[in-house]
Amino acid sequence: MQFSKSTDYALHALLHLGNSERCNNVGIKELASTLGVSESYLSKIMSKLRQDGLVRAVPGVNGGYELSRSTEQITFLDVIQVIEGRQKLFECSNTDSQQHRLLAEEETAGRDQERSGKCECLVQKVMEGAEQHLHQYLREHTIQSVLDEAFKHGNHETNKK
Amino acid sequence: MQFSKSTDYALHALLHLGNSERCNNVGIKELASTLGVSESYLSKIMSKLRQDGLVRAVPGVNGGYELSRSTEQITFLDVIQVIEGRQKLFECSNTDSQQHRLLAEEETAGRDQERSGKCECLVQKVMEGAEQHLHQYLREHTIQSVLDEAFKHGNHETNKK
DNA sequence: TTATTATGGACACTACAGGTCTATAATAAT
DNA sequence: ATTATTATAGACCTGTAGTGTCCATAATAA
Repeated sequence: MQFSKSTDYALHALLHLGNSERCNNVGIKELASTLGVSESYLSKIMSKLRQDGLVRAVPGVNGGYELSRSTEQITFLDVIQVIEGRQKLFECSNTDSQQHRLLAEEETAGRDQERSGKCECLVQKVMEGAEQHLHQYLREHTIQSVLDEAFKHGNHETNKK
Repeated sequence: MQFSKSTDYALHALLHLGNSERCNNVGIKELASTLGVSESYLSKIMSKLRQDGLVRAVPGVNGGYELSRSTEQITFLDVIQVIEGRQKLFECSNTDSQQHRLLAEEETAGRDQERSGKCECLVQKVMEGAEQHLHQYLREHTIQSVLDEAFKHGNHETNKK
């Protein structure tokens, strides 16, 4: 259970864009060399970020990528969900087993049965709680918050050239 | 990014053991049929749980598995770490890239340099925070807490026979 | 001694992460 | 218009981890 390298690259790429001068898009060459990763692979990741609306891209001479929202509006959760997908952290298999008949909440068979169509396992319930906590934390951390932290510690090297 | 099926099976198996009569170990046959999974695969998982000290196993006639601690002392985190391993949720690659020289905390190069040998990236820092939060939540939920919840909802079917 | 049960190793299959390469499309500069 | 540049999409490859089966062996109780 680990986040993929792609998530790593995506986060660092967005940080680089966020740290760059506004209205000055940066190409895949610069991005790749800064992160220490191949252009071909990184461009795959950037495409994904574009498809989900986190960055804009313009081809052609002096083209490149730029953030499509402000750095405060791009959370860690956004980035992670784009790269890792939005499936649940945990899903029971064998939901028709004897275990699940025991552990599923009985009241869903009661009057508010139609509220949630599926009969939820208590294990699943705990894990969904975990996921919600995790998401909340990741929503509270943005590209900007990391940049703030970096500047606070005295790394004042912006990318102006 | 998902927990494996093995973790699913392990959690449900331990719940079954926890719900069973004390001092009465249950065999792989019963366990597997209750969970709706093959005996061969489940036994692999049970072995892992045994190696890490969560259950005891006795071979031979009327053998089987039993919890080696009380249900309050087995947390979700315990189970997950046995099955998924104990690697970090996130680890930066290319820690020698230009990005990391920018994002690593400068003060670690200061007087307390030897406190933590490695120069930590701020992205990594955020993700470790996330992991800590997740772990804390998972530590607060135990086999017993799920059983309590189940009984509260009126599933009073214990496994006495 | 025997039947039963867990254990460990070998093996197979599949999916996916990680990565490269090439052809194509879009854009700006000339 | 042409050309150089840059992003995009697709095909393709590789290794590894998850999921699972099967069999031989060891340990134990009856």
